[in-house]
Order: sequence, then C-alpha cells, then structure tokens
Amino acid sequence: MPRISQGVTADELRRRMQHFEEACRAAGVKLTPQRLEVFREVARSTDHPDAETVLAGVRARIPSMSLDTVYRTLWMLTELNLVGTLGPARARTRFDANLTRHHHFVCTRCGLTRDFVSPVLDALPVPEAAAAFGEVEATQVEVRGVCTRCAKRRA
Amino acid sequence: MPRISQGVTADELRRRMQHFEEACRAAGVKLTPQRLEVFREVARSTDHPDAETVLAGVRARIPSMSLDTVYRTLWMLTELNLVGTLGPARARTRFDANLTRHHHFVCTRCGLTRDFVSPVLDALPVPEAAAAFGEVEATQVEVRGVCTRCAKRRA
DNA sequence: CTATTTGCAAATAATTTGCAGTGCG
DNA sequence: CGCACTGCAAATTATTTGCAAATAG
Repeated sequence: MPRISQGVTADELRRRMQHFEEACRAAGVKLTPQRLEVFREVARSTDHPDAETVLAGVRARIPSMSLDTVYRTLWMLTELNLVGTLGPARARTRFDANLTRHHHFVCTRCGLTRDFVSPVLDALPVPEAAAAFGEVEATQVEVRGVCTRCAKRRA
Repeated sequence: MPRISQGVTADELRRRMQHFEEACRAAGVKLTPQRLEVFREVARSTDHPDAETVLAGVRARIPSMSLDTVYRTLWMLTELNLVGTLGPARARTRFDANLTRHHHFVCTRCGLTRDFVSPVLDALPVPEAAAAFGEVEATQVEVRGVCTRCAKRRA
C-alpha cells in the first residue's frame, strides 16, 4: 500500500531554494529571512497553501511575521516566476450556466474565458497518477493562451 | 472568416430558461422577477460573468436590483445545479512552487488539490475549437473527484 | 550608508448577513 | 394571507497600502 507523499523531497526542496536565491540575486531583490521562509513554506508542500497557511507555517520560525509581508512576498515571487497561482490571481467568482460537458480556453492576459467542446478531450483516459488521490468524477481541460483581441492590441 | 458567437442561441436560451423554471418549482423556490433576470443574464452569455457584471445586466430591466440579491440568487442557482462556478467558489488565492509541467487533482468536497504528472496528458493535441480563440500556450488538465479522505469521512 | 523591506494600522474590494417591509403562491 | 424574498445598511473576509522604523548589501 503506497503512501502518498506529504511533501517535496529534501533534494527537490534544496534545488528550489537554490533556484530562488539565484533568481533573487539576479533580480536585485534582497534576500531577507522573511522571504526565505515564505518561499520555503510554499516550496516544501505539495498542496497549494493560501496566504494564511503560509503565515502560520512561517510564524513557527519568525513569530513577528505579518500577513501583509506574506502577500507582498508571494506576489513578488509570482512576478519573478518562482511560484504560480491556482486559477487566476485576484479574481472574483465567475458563473457559468453551461452544464453540458465542455472545456475552457483562458486568455492569460485579459482573463477572457470561453467554452469549447471536444469529443477527443471528453474521452480522455483517467491517468492512474490522478486516480490514486480519490474517486474521479470528471476531467476538464483548460487551454491557456493569448486571445486574438489581446494579440492584436499588443503585438 | 467565421464569426465567433457572442452569445447563446435564442433556442438554447429558451431551453435553459425553461429548465430553470421547472427546477425552481420542483425545489419549491419562488419564481421572482429578480431570479428570472439573474438567471437569464448568466444563461445568455458565453463568457462567464461575475456578480457585478450580472448586476449591471439585470439593472437594465430592474433598476432597483441590488448586488446582495444577485449573490444570493447565484449561490442558490449553484445549489440547485443550475449554474456552476469557474474554479472553486469562495476561495482564497492559493500558491504553487511546482513550475514543471503538471496537472491537478481537485477534491470537490474539501478543495484538496494535488499535482500529478502525466506524459500522456502533456502530449494532448490542441483542439481546433480552442485554437480558434487565440494562440495556445499550454494545456492543463483538472481532474475532479472525491479524495480518499473525504470518501472515508462520509461514505 | 541608504534604498529596500518590514510591521503596524488603516483602507479597499468582494462577499455576507440582520432586519423590516413587500409580494409570490 | 403567510412565509419566502428583497433592498438596505452594516458586518466580514480577503487583500492592499501609507508610513516610520529596521536591515540587507
């Protein structure tokens, strides 16, 4: 019975931390203990923590850490492409009345989201790697790119 | 040069409205003009409006419409499975330090999100239907289901 | 040294809730 | 005609910002 790993390997974590330090130097960004710990917290977990969770983790080491610094750091890391966000950042909830099986095209510049259908994608096999986490109900594909409108605006 | 449709066909809209009215009656929910218009607004568009956008649309017909009623109605519609949300509802931003190509398993009950890799999914062909919207950069698969933990809790 | 960065507290933005009046079934 | 529903205003929750003190390079 295989155990599902609760975190990244020590080796991978080291690799990520090193990449982070290099990227900060390259960007001329100061390497403060707060930043170190915020990044470590995100880099070490395989779930996808929110700002509060990161704060809680970092406070074990830096009790004075404040939530606003966590946010500032996370967005900065996003700018430097050291972390990403799940779903679009800073977005309001958006609603959808299309209940039939469909997939999404999402513009990474303006957030435009359109449905499309694809029998090929509907028939996707469930990857065993995903089935290991639980009972799979549905699979949806998100295609990211730049919409024609944005491509025109800023060619 | 094919035009990309800006909305749902009149026929499909009628179908959706009718389904909505039936579902409300079946659920013993009152059919108010506000609810009619909120649903119509979501049902008629192919993008995925947020609450403010729905409010603006509805106000053309019901100037006194308030934002809180829009929210109440949208969540009620979600409960009744008449609409869905893009990404998890009411969620905070979550961060991810895994920059390598991966896909997600998302638990629909607790929101647990885990990465997995799949060479098969990485090699997915870009559907022409999606390519029509713009320049495709990447494709990510979201597998939804119930995680083993939630399945155990509430079997 | 000195421009960045931090922590605090106050400001916004998004969404929710209590309440009294209104209207659907 | 009664209870569900609405609009208002005030409350929460998530996230951002101004500012003075602290600190990395």
